[in-house]
Amino acid sequence: MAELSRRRPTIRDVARLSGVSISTVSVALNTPGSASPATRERVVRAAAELGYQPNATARSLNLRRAGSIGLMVPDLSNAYFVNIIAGVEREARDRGYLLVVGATDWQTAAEEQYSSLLRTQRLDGVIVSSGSGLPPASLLELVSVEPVVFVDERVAGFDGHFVGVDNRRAARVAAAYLFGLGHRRIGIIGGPLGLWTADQRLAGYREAAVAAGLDPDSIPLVHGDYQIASGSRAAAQLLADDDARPTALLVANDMMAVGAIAHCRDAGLDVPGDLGIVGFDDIPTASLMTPPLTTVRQPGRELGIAAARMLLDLVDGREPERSVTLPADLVVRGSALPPKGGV
Amino acid sequence: MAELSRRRPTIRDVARLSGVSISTVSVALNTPGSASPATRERVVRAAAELGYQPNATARSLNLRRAGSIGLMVPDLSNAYFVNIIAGVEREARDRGYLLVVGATDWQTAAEEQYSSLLRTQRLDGVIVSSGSGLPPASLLELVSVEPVVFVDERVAGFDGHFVGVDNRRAARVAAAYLFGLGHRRIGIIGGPLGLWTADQRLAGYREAAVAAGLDPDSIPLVHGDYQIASGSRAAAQLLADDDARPTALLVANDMMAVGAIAHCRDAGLDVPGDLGIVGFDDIPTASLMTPPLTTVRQPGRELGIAAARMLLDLVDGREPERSVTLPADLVVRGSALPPKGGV
DNA sequence: ACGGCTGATCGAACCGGTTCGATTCCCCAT
DNA sequence: ATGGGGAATCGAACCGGTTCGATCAGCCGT
Repeated sequence: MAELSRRRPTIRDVARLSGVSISTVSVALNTPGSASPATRERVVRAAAELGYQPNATARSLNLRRAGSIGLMVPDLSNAYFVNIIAGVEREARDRGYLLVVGATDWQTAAEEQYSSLLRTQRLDGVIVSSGSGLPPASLLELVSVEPVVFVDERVAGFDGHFVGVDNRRAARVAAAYLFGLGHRRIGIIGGPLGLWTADQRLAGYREAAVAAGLDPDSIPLVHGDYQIASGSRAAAQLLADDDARPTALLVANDMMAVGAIAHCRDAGLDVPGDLGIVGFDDIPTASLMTPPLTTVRQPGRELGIAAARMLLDLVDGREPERSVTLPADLVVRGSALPPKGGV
Repeated sequence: MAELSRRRPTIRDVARLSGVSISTVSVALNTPGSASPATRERVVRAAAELGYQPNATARSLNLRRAGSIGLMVPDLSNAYFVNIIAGVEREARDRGYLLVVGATDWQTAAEEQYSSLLRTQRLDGVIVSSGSGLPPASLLELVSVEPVVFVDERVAGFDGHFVGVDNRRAARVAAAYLFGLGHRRIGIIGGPLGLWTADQRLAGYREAAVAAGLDPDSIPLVHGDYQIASGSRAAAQLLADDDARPTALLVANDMMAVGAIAHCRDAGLDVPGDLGIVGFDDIPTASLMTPPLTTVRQPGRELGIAAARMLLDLVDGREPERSVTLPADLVVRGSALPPKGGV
C-alpha cells in the first residue's frame, strides 16, 4: 500500500547508509573475502535494510553480457517445438540466463525482425529453428561475430553450429518399416519444399523405396507446410483416386499426420485398417491418439538442452562441437499394420 | 569471414566519422526534424557505413525501461498455456517488447526464482499464471510498485490485475449439459486443491448438481494435478467400483481428460459409449481426438493478448481495467452422449 | 550597424553499476 | 626509529547512450 513511488535504492544509497564508498560496496557485495569482515557486515546490513537489489541493466552495460539468450521457433502450435523450448528454457535457467522466445509463424520477415535484436546487444546469443529455410540476411551477417546455434532445421548452404537428428536415416527406417509390413502402394506427405528437414526426410523415404525395389519417382507425393490443415488437404489429394489408393502414408511430421488422420475419420476411412500412417517427431500426444501414432521420435527436449548448452558454451568463450546429432528412432505403435490383402 | 573480433561501433565512432558531437548524433538519429537536414544526412550515412546499431542496454539504463516483459506459466506441456504464450508473444512483439518466458513446473520455488528477476529491473513487468496458488512472497512485495498481471489463475486472497474467464459459470454450464443429457451418476476429476480455478470449477459443477436435484456431496470426487498422468489415475479410481460406476466424468481440464480417455481405452471402456467425458480448456488437439472432446473452450490466445495489453498499458502508465473476463463456452463434440440406459 | 531572436550544435551531467590504479594505514622486520 | 609490504578503502574512469542548459552563428527588423 505505502511507498508506492519511492525510488529504488541504488548502490549509492547503500554506500551512504553504511558510510563507505561506492566501490567498497560493490567489492564487499561481489568479491567475497576482499573486504574486511566488519565492512562487509555493515554493507550487507545496509543493503538488506534498504532492500537493495543491484540494477541488472547497469551491470550488463559494463560487463557486456545481457544475461539472456533468444530462441526463435516457427510455430508454437506444434508441440515438438514447444518441447525444444522447454529444453532450452530449462538449461538456460540452470545456467542463470533468461530466455526470450520468439515465434516466427514460418515467416522470414519475423525471423528478420527478431534477428536484428541481436545486433542491439540485448541478447548474448540466439538459437534458431528456422521456418523458412532461408537464412535471414541480418542473421547471417552476424553469425561470424555473434553466437548462433541452429536447432532442428538446417539453413540452406550454411554450416554453422547445429543440433539435430539424422533425418535421412530416420526417415529411411520409417519407410523401410512400412515396406517391411508389406505395403507397396504408399503415398508421401512431404514437408515444405526447400526446408532441409523436408528434403532429408524425403530423400530417406526414397532410399528405402529403392531398397524395396520400387521406383521412387512413381510414389505419389504432396507437399504440405508442416501444419495440421495441410495434412488434411494432402491426404485428401493422395486418397482421391479410389482405384489406386495407397495402403499407407509416410507423413513428414506429426502435425500433418494428425491432419491426415482427421481427414480419414471424416472420410470414413479406418486408420490403420484401411490406411497405415507413419509420422515424424513424436509429439507428446502421439501416443494418446486413436490409434496411437507410429512415428519417428525426435528428442525435442534433449535437442533444446543440447542447443542451449552449445550456445552457452559459445557465449562463455568455450569452443563446443560444431555439430551435435542426437538419435531419432522409430517408435512402433498402432497407426500402421500390414496391408489388408495380406503380405 | 573477416572482422571477427572488431569492436562494435558506438555512437562515438559515428560522431567521429561524421564530424559532429555525440549529442548531435543522438539527436539526429532519434529526434526527427531537430537536426539540420545536412547533418542528419551525414550522420545517417556514417551510421550506415559503420553498421552502427545503438546499444539497447545503454539506452535502457537511462530510459529506465527494459523493453521486455516476463511471462510465467506452470507447464509447457499443456497446450492451453502455450496458447496463452502465443497471444502474449504476439501482442508484446507488436508493441515492441521482447518476451521472456519462464516455466515454473507447478513449483512455488521456480515462481519465486523468476519473481526476483523483476526486482533486478530487467523486466518492465510480468504476467503470471500461477501454478501453486500461492503468491510468491517476493512477487507480492512488488505488486504495489511494479506492474504485474495475473492470467488464468487467480492468486489466493489477492486482487491485483487479472485476466481470465468465469470458471464457475462455465463449469456449471458443462455440468448442466451432462445432467441435461440424462446422466445421474457422474464423477468429478478436480484440479489441485487450493487453486482458484479448481475451486471455481468444482463450485460450478456442484451448483449444477444441486440444480439437477442431486446432493453434491454424494458425487465421487478425485483431485488431480492438471497433468495427464493424474487424469489416468483419477479415472482409474473413479471407475474402480463396477457396480456404481459413473456414466460420465466432469474433468477440470483437458490434459486430465486426455489421461482419463487413455485410461478408458486401456481398460476397454468405450468413450462415449460406456462413459461420457467433458473437459475444460479446449486445447487445440481436443477437436482432433477420438472421440472429439466435448469441453469448455477457454480462449487462450485471446487471454494472452488481453493480459499483455493490460500489462503494457500499466507499463506505459495508463490505467487499464482492473479485471477482464473473457467468455468461456461449452463446445459440444463427441465425447459425451446420453447414458446407455436412455434418459 | 547593431541588438535580439531563433535554430543548430556542443559539452557535461547522468543512468547505476564495475574496475583499476592510487592512497592510506598498520604491522613487522631490520 | 624507520622503511617496506600488504590489506582495506577510495576516487575516478568507464560502459554507451540521453538530455538539458549553454554557446554560437546567422538573420531579422529598426
